[in-house]
Parts: sequence; C-alpha cells; structure tokens
Amino acid sequence: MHLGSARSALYPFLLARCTGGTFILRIEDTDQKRFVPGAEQELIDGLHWLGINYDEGPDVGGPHGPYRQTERREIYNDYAWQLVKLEHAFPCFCTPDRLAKVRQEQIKNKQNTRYDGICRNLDMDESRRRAASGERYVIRFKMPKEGSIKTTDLLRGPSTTENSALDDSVLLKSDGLPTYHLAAMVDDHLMKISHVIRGSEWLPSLPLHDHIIRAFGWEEPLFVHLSVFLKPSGKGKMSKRETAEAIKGGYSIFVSDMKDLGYIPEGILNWIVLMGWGVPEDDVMTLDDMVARFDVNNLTPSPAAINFAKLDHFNATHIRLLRTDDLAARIKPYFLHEGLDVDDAILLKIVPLIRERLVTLDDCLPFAAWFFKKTVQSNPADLIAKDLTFAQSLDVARQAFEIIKALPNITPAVAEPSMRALVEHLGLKSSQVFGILRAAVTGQTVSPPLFDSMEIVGKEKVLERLKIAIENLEKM
RNA sequence: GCCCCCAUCGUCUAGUGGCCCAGGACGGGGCCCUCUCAAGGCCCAAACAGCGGUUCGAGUCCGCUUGGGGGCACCA
Repeated sequence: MHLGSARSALYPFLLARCTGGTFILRIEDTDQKRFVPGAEQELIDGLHWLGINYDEGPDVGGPHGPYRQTERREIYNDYAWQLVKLEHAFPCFCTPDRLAKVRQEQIKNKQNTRYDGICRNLDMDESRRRAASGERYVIRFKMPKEGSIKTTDLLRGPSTTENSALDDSVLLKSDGLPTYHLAAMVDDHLMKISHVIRGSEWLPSLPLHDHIIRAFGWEEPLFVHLSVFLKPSGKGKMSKRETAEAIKGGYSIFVSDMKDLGYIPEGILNWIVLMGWGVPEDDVMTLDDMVARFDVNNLTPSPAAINFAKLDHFNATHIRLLRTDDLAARIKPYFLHEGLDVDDAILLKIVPLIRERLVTLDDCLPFAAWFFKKTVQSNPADLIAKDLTFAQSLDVARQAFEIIKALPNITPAVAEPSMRALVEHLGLKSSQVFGILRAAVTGQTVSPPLFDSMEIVGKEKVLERLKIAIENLEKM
C-alpha cells in the first residue's frame, strides 16, 4: 500500500462520511498471475492503521458481498453472456499466438494495434456449442464501428471519443475471470456505487466503461479521475529508482514503511489529502476537519509532486497536537525496543518536554532515552565548556556539585536561580555552565530543557552523575 | 506512431470575468526569544509558461505553441 492507494481510499472515505454515504472495500483480485499472498491483509491493516474505516468489506461483510472479485466469478460470467445475447459482446476463439502475430504486423505497418475482428460475427449458436465443448475462448466487447461516445469526468468536464478509436476489449478472460473493465462495471452497478474515484490512468478507458454501462442500460456513476503523483523534482512520475532514492533519504512512499519511520496517521493523512486538493487557509486538519471541509468537486486534476519536507511538517505538527497520555503511549514502544525499563509516571513527565522537538516518533530516542538509562557516558570533550580550559570546567563542575548538594530540592524554581547565581559569580556565560551540567547529567550535548530534566532525573542521580563527570575531568 | 489529460511562487495549492500590482502552507532568508535542540512571534524574497483572440475589463473564457503526464494487454 503506497501513497497513491492511501489517497485513493481517503477521498471516497471522506466523500462517504460527509454525504452520509457508505464506503465499501472491494478486493479486485482477478489477475491470478499477479496474486501476492498477504497483500490483502496488508491493505486492510494499512487502512485500519490510517483510520480509513470502511462500512462494508471482505472482513466485515455487508449486504453487497462477496467483496472479493474472485468469489463473484459466476456473476461476471452471467453478465458477460448477457451482453453476448444483447449483441454488445461476442465470444472470441483467437489464440494468443495469432493475436501476437497480428499485433506485430500492425506495428510493422504503423497501424494502431487493434483486434482484427475475426470472431466478431461468428454464428451465435455455433459459438455457444464450441464454448460448451470446452474450447478456450474469451468474451470481447463488440465496439460499434461508427459513431462516438460522450463521457464526463467530474473534474474535467465532458469529452467525446470516436468509436473508431476504441477496441474490442476483452471482458471475460479464458480462465473464466473478468477483466477490470467488466468486473468493475458490474460490481459498481450491483453495489450501487455513486462515485468512481480512481487514478487518471483509467481516463483512457472511460469511453469503454461507459459503453459497457450503456449496453446494459444501467445508470452511470460519477467518474472522478485523480491526478498522478510525480517524483519530488516534479519531473516525471515516481519510478522504482525514485522510490529507492526516497528510502535512502529516510523517507518512503509505502504506508507500512512510514509507520516504521515514526510517522503517525494524522500526519500522513493531512499530507496526502492536500496533494490534489486545496483549502484556502488553516491546512492543519484532523480526519474530522477533512470530512467537514471536503468537496469532491474541488479536487484538482493536475499532477502533484511529492514533497517529503511537508510530510515532516505535518507529522511534527500533529505530534504536538496529541494529548500527553496519547503521545506517551505512542513513543513507549521505541524505548522498550531499545531494551529500556520505562516508568510510565516518568514518561508522562518527559512528554511535555520533548513533544515540540519530535518530527517523527522515533526522535524520542535521542531526546529522552537517557532518562531511562542507569548510567550515561558523556564524551569527555563535552565536559569542557566553550572558551574554558579543562581546569576551569572542572572547577565549575565541583562548585555546581556543592551547590546542588546543599539544595533542599532541585525543582527548576530552586535549582535554576542557584546555578544562575554561580554563572554570575564566576563571570561566565550561562551556556558554558549549563553546557557542562548538560553533558554530565544527560551524557549528550542536545537535550530537553536542563532544569526540567534534572528534576525528573532526581537530585540523587544528578549528583551521582556530576560526581562521575568530575572524576573523569580529574583524570584528564 | 496513434489517442487522451494537465499547466498560478522551488513544491502543494486558493482563485469559477472586475473584490488579485494574486491569498495560504511547506521549504528558503532575516530579526526576536533562548541553557542546547526545538517550538513560538515578527518580517522578506518568490508565481498567473508563451503567443494570439473574446470582452469595457482575463490568472479566470476560446485557439495555437511549448512543456509535463497518462493510455494503446486474456494487468489492474
């Protein structure tokens, strides 16, 4: 499941939610050669994780089932033959070999590659007999030779296509399963689909689809063709190479990867919903906000370049919007994964300190893993403040140790003024003194605010770590 | 080769003939805040692809050019 599939699910979901409609998950698995075990489950898991919940589907059931097309093969077979009876389709016994040769010949002669129509006017009863006797056949749509068809895409308006430009496309394959063209039209009718929102790669087959629908005499759904995603440079579509490039840069277009990279559904959703849709202002939106503001008519037909920096922005923004307990629950697994013992009460105190520093959830590690470590290992060089000698730094550490030791407690209100007094007394910059303390207590040069952190760690541990730092400095 | 689609700041977009010397967001730059890193506040640079029409008036309508994208399977 990639960005494109996620967006293709999001828009109809929003449409259904804001119009009181029903969102159905249908599995289009009619190509047996391309069957991938586990793909359906991954798709379902991805949708659930993102919060794009469907009302009907293979795992939840519903009145329009079954929802896997491979479980509906008799239905398609019936409709295909019904079209034959209506003389809008015909059985075709041509072999793939012959078809390939015809195609080659056409390419050689610079003609368009079309079915040459051999089986178009076979005797119906004869065809039935051959089909019944087990001869391999497909059923093709009998495209009119004359005339034209008017189709409409909701975002692009009406368009007229000459029938002569269209082919006798295969509707039912020789394995008895339908092609997308037949299966989707039949199911859309049976499942009472009002809006077909799909990728723009389907735009060229819209005339065929309309022909099929009209041949049956069905009511047409509204067709909405979404723009494609272009690679970050905006030049060309996402390719395999480009996908690998994204992963190298710490990003991915796959939903399961994004989850592993520490992106949250709220951030991803906000990002993809705006690739092909725009709101005048206040573009930070929850799923509910999107439902309230969504209008299928306002989708844009032009292609959109993928912008990962914007994903980071929306992810960080939505992390900041999370409730403390919610964020705590989401980052806890990262600490656990590092083999750290996590005290929930302490975690709850840490969250407010780091929430505006996180771009992705896994950023919690560099900022806060040290809270849960028994000891920290600071880089000796970090214990020496900028523009100070090691002897001066040692002196600072010693004085700080004594002052803190004498403090009744180390809440920021108590500890910070005392340390600032030390800064003043020594005629140093606060960054110099605080830097030494930070390195000693946290073991790193970047951390959440020092005094809030020290309070969480506790006086005893702060003194212990300061003592170790002093010893390390003495050894230098 | 044939058919089709798209076109506003670097990027995502608002804009549905006068409210636009074009608005928002990301990214970029500057300043402020500041114990590090962030977050936050203020400010700046940055676009209607080109050319012709239509109209009193065009980013908005039409045509062409250019650029980009898609499709031409017993795949979806």
